[in-house]
Amino acid sequence: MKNDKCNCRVIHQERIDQARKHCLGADEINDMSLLFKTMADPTRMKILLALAREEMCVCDLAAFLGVSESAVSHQLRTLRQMKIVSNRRQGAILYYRLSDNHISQLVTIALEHIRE
Amino acid sequence: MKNDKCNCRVIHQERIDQARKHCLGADEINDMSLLFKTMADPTRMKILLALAREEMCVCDLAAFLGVSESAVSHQLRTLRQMKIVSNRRQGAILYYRLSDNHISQLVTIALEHIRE
DNA sequence: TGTCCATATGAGCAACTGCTCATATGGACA
DNA sequence: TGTCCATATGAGCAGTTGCTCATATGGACA
Repeated sequence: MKNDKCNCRVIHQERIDQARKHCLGADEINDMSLLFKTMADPTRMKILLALAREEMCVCDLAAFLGVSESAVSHQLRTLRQMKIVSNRRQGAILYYRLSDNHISQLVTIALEHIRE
Repeated sequence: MKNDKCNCRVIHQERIDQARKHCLGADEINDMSLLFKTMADPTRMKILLALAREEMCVCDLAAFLGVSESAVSHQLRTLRQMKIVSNRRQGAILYYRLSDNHISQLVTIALEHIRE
């Protein structure tokens, strides 16, 4: 039992076929990786934890995190692009919040995992 | 209302205080970021999707992914370190599986998020 | 005990990421 | 309409990551 991609002789070909048959498409896999990557930074994680409680503006977040407003703005753009946060304007100020509760769920489960 | 860390004058100090009060410790934030980072790679995501169905050995995974066994082994070590996968030995072969169902839950929710 | 083979590990390179600094944008209100 | 200020964006640098190639390890079975 030999596969062109694998130089190893002992293979469970039926498992490989099953995995191939049920695997998602490359686009969905890349999108999921990108979602996790976007959540995979301590600064962005702190932003998500803060926004999980209450909406905040860029400058609140900068003060909370102790980083520059520019850095926060860059991170918020990244989070916006992945539809992890959204914002609303009130006067001159933009208030950011989590887009939907999938994000809170992901954070909750991740927390359970690392605590066990 | 002015904060030493923020050069901006319009701040909701009470929101910053609330966020500070309820935020997790740096260790837990780093651990969660690390967990997400570990899941934030297409190759590792494919490994997780494959193992969600059935346990597989290194060489099955290499054949499935179309990458070298060395690359798979490196990725599996990373996944093992974050307790995302575990293995059992049977004869000469190591079978890998997902450590617990938190991982499947994370994948499921991420998939819902990107599909909506 | 010695050999084999599945798997693990180390070094090193190309590609990516997060920050800073400098500058641009664009609502809001005079 | 013109100015101000909150926010956004671009370029560029230091640190990190995923792969490959070469080599090490360590169960299992003769």
